[in-house]
Amino acid sequence: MQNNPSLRREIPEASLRRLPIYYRSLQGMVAAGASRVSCADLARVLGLDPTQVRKDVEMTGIVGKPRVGYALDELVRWIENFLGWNRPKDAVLAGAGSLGSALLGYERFRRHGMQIVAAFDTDPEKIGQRIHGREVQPLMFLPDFVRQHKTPVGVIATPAAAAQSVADLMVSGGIRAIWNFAPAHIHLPDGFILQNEDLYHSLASLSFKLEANNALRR
Amino acid sequence: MQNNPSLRREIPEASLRRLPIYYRSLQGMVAAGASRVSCADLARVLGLDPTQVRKDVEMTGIVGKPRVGYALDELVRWIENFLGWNRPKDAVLAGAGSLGSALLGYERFRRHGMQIVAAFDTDPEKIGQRIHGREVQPLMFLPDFVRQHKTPVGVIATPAAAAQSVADLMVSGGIRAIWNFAPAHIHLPDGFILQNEDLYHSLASLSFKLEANNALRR
DNA sequence: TTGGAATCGAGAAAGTTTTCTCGATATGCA
DNA sequence: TGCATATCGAGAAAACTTTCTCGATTCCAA
Ligand SMILES: NC(=O)c1ccc[n+]([C@@H]2O[C@H](COP(=O)([O-])OP(=O)(O)OC[C@H]3O[C@@H](n4cnc5c(N)ncnc54)[C@H](O)[C@@H]3O)[C@@H](O)[C@H]2O)c1
Ligand SMILES: NC(=O)c1ccc[n+]([C@@H]2O[C@H](COP(=O)([O-])OP(=O)(O)OC[C@H]3O[C@@H](n4cnc5c(N)ncnc54)[C@H](O)[C@@H]3O)[C@@H](O)[C@H]2O)c1
Repeated sequence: MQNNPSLRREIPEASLRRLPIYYRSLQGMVAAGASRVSCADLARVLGLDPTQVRKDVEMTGIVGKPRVGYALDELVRWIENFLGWNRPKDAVLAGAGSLGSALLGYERFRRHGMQIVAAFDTDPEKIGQRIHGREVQPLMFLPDFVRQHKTPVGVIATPAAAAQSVADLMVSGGIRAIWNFAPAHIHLPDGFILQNEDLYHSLASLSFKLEANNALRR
Repeated sequence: MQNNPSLRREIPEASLRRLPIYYRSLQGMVAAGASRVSCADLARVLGLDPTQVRKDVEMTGIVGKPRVGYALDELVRWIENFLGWNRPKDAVLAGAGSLGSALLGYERFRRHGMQIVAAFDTDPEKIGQRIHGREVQPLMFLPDFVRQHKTPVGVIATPAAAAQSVADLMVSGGIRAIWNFAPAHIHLPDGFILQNEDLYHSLASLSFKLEANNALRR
């Protein structure tokens, strides 16, 4: 089994977003003691279309056996490797507020490709505090830290108004990808990776569907 | 101007998810003192395709004027109304841990269609504590609370292992929509609305792109 | 008043994703 | 051993989304 990262080609964003769901289900199956799994099994458990699951799994390049499916542990490791989740990247956090603290305390990120190694803030009250084992540092130290440690990822959990300037600071230090939790539109130079975590998307979807649902009930 | 919710038909999920982005930009323009806006303006600011913006805006049913665009304040209110963001729905929270506390403290939800009115937990240490002005109640009180207040939304911020049972409890009380932050696959009966907030999607996307990017640089 | 430019609105085209269909293959059972 | 069946893999079809194109409308400036 070799899963060569450089062979990875185009994969639909939609497939990429479903892989973690499969991964989680598969881990549950491992815990339950199973040793093999087919795409049909996965589809059944998750209520998805079996063909879609197969197409997604095929994307990762793993080959299965007809009539059998895949070796469960191999598939799990294959997906980990495909996503890079077995090679955690360092990240710095900007904004050690309530959301930032929750993120700092969330150990599981490490098993999913990322570990927050340092936290930065502008608030003198925050600076010097230890949050989940990491001391909050002044924001102005961020670029040097990133440069010295070659940190690839920056997490933004500051107020929206500060998001763009914090992003610029991260870029100046050599960050390559930004995970943004602030409800702000951030512009990055070409070639940088931006992942917005926008709760308002969900809120819009929830609210809209709830009202549509209301309308039906009348 | 009438924006009749019952007239709302099919709207692509993708469009629905972009509306909050437009909404946020539009608010920025209001703050900057503008009074009219065209789809082309929005597209320019956000780096999107103008036709896509127009299609999305059209979805909401608002009609604009050629050569002029839309009255900015009207468009903002139109989107609010379309999404139901001007009619906040009550929500209960299960799991008052670090993420749950952050959510409880996040006042802005109210301006986006949702307010968390009560929090529930199973931990005796947590129960009775006040978090951001709301007293944490025993989880077993949740169904009665939901029934009495006709609360439409439940937010799950418990560990993944508890997510399904908490969801069942919410459904038993009459919840109609669930916003799930736990990394768990939840099954709800037909007709119920489920919105998963899955950070692992982002993590997968970030991690994968970062590695692809690495490969390029070599 | 008239011509030019910007924009909306709508239909067509292109591209993408999902679903369908079918042949090949491995397994288990008679 | 041979047959029925579950599954993979791959290509085709269908559905959906995004992008293109163009006519109609309105505004602005000459
Ligand atoms: N709390 C939530 O549940 C939640 C949910 C969704 C989105 N968000 C978003 O996440 C962000 C943080 O939310 P929060 O609730 O943690 O807010 P918060 O006020 O608790 O924390 C913000 C932190 O950022 C720090 N900060 C301010 N300016 C900064 C700068 N220029 N550089 C570095 N740090 C700076 C502040 O000192 C503070 O510690 C906000 O943009 C918010 O909209 C929060
Ligand atoms: N902290 C983060 O940044 C983060 C990020 C993404 C996802 N999550 C997910 O959100 C959930 C909560 O995370 P957290 O960091 O706040 O964890 P946490 O341990 O701080 O909080 C969990 C809370 O849920 C309570 N709880 C346990 N079982 C319960 C039950 N059956 N009913 C009601 N409450 C119950 C616990 O007492 C605790 O207060 C987890 O599923 C986690 O995976 C957290």
